Amino acid sequence: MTYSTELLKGTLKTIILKLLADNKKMYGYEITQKVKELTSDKIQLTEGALYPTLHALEADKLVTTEVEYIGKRMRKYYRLSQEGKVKTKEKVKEMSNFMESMVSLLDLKPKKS
Amino acid sequence: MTYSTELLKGTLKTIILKLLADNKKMYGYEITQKVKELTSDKIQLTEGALYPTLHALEADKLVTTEVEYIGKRMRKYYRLSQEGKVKTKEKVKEMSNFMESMVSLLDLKPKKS
DNA sequence: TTTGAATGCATATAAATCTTATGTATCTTT
DNA sequence: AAAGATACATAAGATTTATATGCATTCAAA
Repeated sequence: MTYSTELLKGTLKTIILKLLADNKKMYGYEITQKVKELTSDKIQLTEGALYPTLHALEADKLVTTEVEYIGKRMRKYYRLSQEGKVKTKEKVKEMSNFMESMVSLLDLKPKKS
Repeated sequence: MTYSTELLKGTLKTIILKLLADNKKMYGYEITQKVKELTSDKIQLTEGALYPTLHALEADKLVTTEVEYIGKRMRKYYRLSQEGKVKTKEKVKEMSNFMESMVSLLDLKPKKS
């Protein structure tokens, strides 16, 4: 991870939920690659963080799963539940608000300034 | 705290350092109030988080302290060291970059859009 | 005048979250 | 044949913050 990793704390669930909202269904490895791609390699999800988080989302009924096999290799797809869709909107909104607060605190201006 | 508190994780040091960069010297209670003010009450630092963090910054030589008495009541002022000033710039920059990544991930547009 | 709220410091225990390390197995490319 | 990529998973530890608690002073309101 490029950033001191602490910054990611608290944002992982939101990131995953949002990706699922945009992509209908995704599997774990795919999520790690998508995050790399969307952040130009700056955020690299580790499996030790990803899988427990996915399992937690499932336990909370925010996602459902379907297992598929590509040859003999397993793929476990995750998909937002109805409840998950609602939660995603809340979380993204919350993150957005939080970032506004951070802009105020850190006196960060949009690039144009 | 208005946000699910997890979002603050990893940002506290940066916030404190930045406030000290802007205000020369501040004491703990003052910092909590300033954060409330700048975020319209949305972020409320708890003492259990604040004081250990300040002590850690001091242990890392990023801040120096001076004790002052207002009547009989103690005030412990914190001030950035030279090293702290450098570190602050790094941290703020890092946070700024991280937020750009989050914008990409969460597809957050500036308000004007 | 006394009582509660605000000011001001501090620490300990617990909870939450992520990293690091490890493990298993398959597939593809060189 | 070996290395790297794909694909899952968990355990142990580190880090960070919350919650709870404690002490003391000052000020405002009842």
